[in-house]
Amino acid sequence: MTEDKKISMAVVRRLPRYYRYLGELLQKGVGKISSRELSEKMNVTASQIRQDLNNFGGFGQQGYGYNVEYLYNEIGKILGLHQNYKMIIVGVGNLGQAIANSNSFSKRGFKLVGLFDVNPKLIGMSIHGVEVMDVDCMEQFVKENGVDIAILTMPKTRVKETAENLAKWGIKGLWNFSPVDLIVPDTVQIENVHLSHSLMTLAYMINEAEEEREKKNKSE
Amino acid sequence: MTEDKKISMAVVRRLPRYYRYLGELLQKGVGKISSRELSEKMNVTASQIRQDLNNFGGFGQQGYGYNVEYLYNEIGKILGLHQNYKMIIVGVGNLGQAIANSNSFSKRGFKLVGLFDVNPKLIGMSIHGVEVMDVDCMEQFVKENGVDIAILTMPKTRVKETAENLAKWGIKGLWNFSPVDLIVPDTVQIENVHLSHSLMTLAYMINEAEEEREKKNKSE
DNA sequence: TAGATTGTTAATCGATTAACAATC
DNA sequence: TAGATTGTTAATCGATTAACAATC
Repeated sequence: MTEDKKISMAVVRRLPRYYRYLGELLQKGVGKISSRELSEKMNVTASQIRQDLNNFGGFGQQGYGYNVEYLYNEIGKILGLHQNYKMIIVGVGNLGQAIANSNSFSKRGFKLVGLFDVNPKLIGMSIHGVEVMDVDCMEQFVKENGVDIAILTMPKTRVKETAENLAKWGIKGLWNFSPVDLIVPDTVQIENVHLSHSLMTLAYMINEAEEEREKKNKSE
Repeated sequence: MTEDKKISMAVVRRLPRYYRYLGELLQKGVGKISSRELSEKMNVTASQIRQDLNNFGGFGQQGYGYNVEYLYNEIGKILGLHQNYKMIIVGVGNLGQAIANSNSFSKRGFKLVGLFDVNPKLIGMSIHGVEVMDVDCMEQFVKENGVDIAILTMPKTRVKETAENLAKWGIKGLWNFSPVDLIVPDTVQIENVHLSHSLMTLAYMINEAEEEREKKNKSE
């Protein structure tokens, strides 16, 4: 019956950043921190930090601040990093390989268990001890191994169909790198990484800044 | 004296998505579209589309809608895609190579002109006709070639220093893939791609959805 | 002209910031 | 106890949605 208010994604997307900063503090041996100190480091308001955290409960102590290690772990729990996730990569091109080779994810419970591609030249290869398999074997593999997350780094032409299949086979999350908006049942969560959007935004910012400078010069 | 109101990043970050959808319509040969039709395709409100576009001017016609090709081109201009950008990649590991090999950027005026690494094994190699050079040559290269954008795909230990140097050498934009928040003069624009944040957010959503389902089951 | 749809103003909603009482 | 800082409510700000007059 605990009627908890829905937490906004704006808040959720700030948590990993808090987590990163707290992790760094922890490594430096910092034991406690106040919302004000953290806000100065992170360039946000102390008020926002306190509001954000209090969505999930009171992690601090009045007059003292927050225990770094405790808060770090609690945010980790909120983000679901205390659990393990079995991941597969679908599409072992450059980007797929780049992600497969990045070991920073496995550190946090994201375990790569399979790689899939259509290219016979890649099938049978091994990256970081994980085998590249034929996509035709994917259904069986996903079902037998209880794969949680599929990383979609394949050509966009086949993404839609693949996503729909993976949803049917019980996948819980899709990390989509294709410039496509996927529609799946609400049993499947989607996180898009649209690199081209990101680059276009940078282009906008560059132009905007330049115009701003020109205008300023003119007015002088 | 045209006192133009500052456009929020929330709006700007929606533009690439409009641009993508309009590009697809254009390819399909669709000539015109109303804000309502587009809103249904994109799953946003028609009101938002009209508001967003009117930040930059009136691109439509009452009683008719928007000319797809015209609007596509106008958004392209707003995003700065009519210009060309010289880009370098700093750090030619897996991710750097993946981006270097992606030809989708060059199509839109983002031209890769140089690759840089510290690894002697990579230096001298060529990817897509672009040579991998020693980072020691980067200052000269950036200054002589008027490089606009640097893509930072290097280990995070050296990112801070590199970003500061690139800022000094006149770079206009940094596309940062390191889990680091960079501080640079306001002549340099930064766009961060924090893949680990993205994956953590997905983990949160998976857990959240699962809890939601459990709660629902219990209450039945 | 009648119908459609924009551009734009007004209303609503949500997110951020400020303030301060509670409390360590 | 006095000082510090949280947790939380209230005020502000900004973004989204609704409504409709303008106009093609």
